[in-house]
Amino acid sequence: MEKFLGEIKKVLNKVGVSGEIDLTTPPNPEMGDFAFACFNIAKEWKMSPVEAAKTIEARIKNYELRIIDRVQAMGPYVNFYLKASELAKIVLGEIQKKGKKYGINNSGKGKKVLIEYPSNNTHKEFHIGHLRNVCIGNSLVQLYEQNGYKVYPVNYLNDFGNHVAKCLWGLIKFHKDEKPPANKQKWLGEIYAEASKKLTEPDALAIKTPGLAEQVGDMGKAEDLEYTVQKYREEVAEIQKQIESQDPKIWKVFMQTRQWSIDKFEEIFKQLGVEHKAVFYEKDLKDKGQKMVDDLLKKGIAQVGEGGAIIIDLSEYKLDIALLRKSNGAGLYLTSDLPLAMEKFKKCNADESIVITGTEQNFYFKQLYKILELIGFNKKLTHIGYGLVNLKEGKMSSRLGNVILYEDLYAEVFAMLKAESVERHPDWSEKKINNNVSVLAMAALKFDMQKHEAAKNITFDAKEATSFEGFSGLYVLYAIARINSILKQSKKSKAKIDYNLLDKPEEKHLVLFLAKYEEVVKSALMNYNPSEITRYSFDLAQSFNDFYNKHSILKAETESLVAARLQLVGAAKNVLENSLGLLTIGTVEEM
RNA sequence: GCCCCUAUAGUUUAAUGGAUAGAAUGUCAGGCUUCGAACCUGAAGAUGGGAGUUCGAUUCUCUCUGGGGGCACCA
Repeated sequence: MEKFLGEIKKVLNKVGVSGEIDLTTPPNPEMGDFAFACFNIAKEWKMSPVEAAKTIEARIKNYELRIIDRVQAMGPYVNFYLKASELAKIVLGEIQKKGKKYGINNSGKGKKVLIEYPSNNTHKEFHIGHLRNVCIGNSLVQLYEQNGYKVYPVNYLNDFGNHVAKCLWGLIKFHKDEKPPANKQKWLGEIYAEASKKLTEPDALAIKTPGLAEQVGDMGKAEDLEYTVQKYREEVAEIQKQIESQDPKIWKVFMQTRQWSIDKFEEIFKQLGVEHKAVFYEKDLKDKGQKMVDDLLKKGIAQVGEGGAIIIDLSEYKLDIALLRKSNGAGLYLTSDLPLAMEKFKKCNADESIVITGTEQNFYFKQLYKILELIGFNKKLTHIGYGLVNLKEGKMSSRLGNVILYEDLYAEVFAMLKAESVERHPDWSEKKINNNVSVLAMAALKFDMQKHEAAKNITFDAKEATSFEGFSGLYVLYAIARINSILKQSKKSKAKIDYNLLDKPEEKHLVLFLAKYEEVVKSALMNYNPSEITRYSFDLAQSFNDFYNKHSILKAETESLVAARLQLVGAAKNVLENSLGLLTIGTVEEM
């Protein structure tokens, strides 16, 4: 693609256009492949944009042009039409030569980057919001890695916070004698949700429980309720203290439940294709963090605030006040995040550290990075916030009991696709169906999670995510399966490819699209936005389907045309697979 | 109350300040004796209100309205 743009820019330079040249794509292919807008040059030349366009057109006619078929002024634009044969020859040749490496570059050679994700909590559920985090993280890892960076994917498990104390409190108080079910991690998540509910404000409780609604009006009863919540909270605080001091009363059950969570997460990560180079645990960082807080206090960067809590005043940077330590001495997220930043670089020496979390933590990360800056930590730190996964009914909330767990969604999608597959392929073995469907289900989910810009909230619609028509991973996989089928039925031809034969509009459009891939990869990396790849792979599949429906490949008029078209669809398959590869989506031979 | 993000067809969404605002889905009308119909073709359908900057604004600025998030003992 750069080759063509460079060629056009060179020509424009020759006819007197200097400086930065921006080329755009005309709104429709009949108007050319690339366009140069003449508004700025017109000002420079002191004529109207229409006149400038005409002048450029007239001047270009004097030059010999290699890849440009013709040039035409249209209003204030100069439109360039590329030679379809030259285009096809260069693009398809390059794809054939580079194969799996087509589209990527070496921009990251020698550079190292840490990517931390999904940094979830033990003792909690793994829901589809976490799934989105993993999908975005996976794709960023691929984007960096394939472009030559040395990548260290790492995880930070929050196994030591207040949520653990809540969960263990719920476990001990209400489920002590129960036998854990098979899915222990999910069970802990449920207990955590239940415990959170019991610890909420009394009026919130009353709204949830109709029977209590009347009691709120009764002052005496409401006070009782408040007393209970107060008592519950004290018990949780006590448990948290026990955990932090490694009290043998709680340590065994803490370590055991923690391990249940970790085991399950690892199972999920394996299924999703996540490979962490290192995992950090809050448990191991808390003490270091507390020492850092002491140090900050000594240096006068931090201060003692209300009730004896340790704070740091960032209001001169418009970042309010950050809390480093609770008044009862217990740590918070921030307490452990300070040493985490350093430990990460100690373990994996990198030039940049990227952390992926929900956008609700944007402000928190600004505070964290400012504090690290104040203590002289000068590594490049980047926070990528991804939008919430909401449901059609509203926000996911464990308290309201409308959280969609990743495992449940996967099972549902798998079952649906399996039913469809069995119907389509009655001759396939159970094993073949299962293998195939597991790839399809993963493709559908990963694609769906990356359809929209990472920073934007998405509304998850189970019906749409499981319909698999249109803008979906299965659409792309289906295009690939079609190409596979064609390639399988084709005969090997030794004829030299005649690129002049690929002159139909759909063919040229497809080739142009294939050429665009390099730009898309670059842009997705620059914007930390895998959804650009997702959209591209769909558009490319669509471009192929359009061509496929209008022109026959195996039954084309001549043998050399068959060969040329096979080359074209082979290239399309190659690029489709490459783009899905960046999204860590696998493909199937047939479906 | 203060701060940040956001507003595009019925719905989910795309568009470095540039040409006729691009898709998907849903609706309606069509297409398999033809390389795989999980596909394709066609139709109707959108920039929240107001002001400003500009030759030109979905894009930049201000304002109003609506939505989301954050703001010291949550993570």
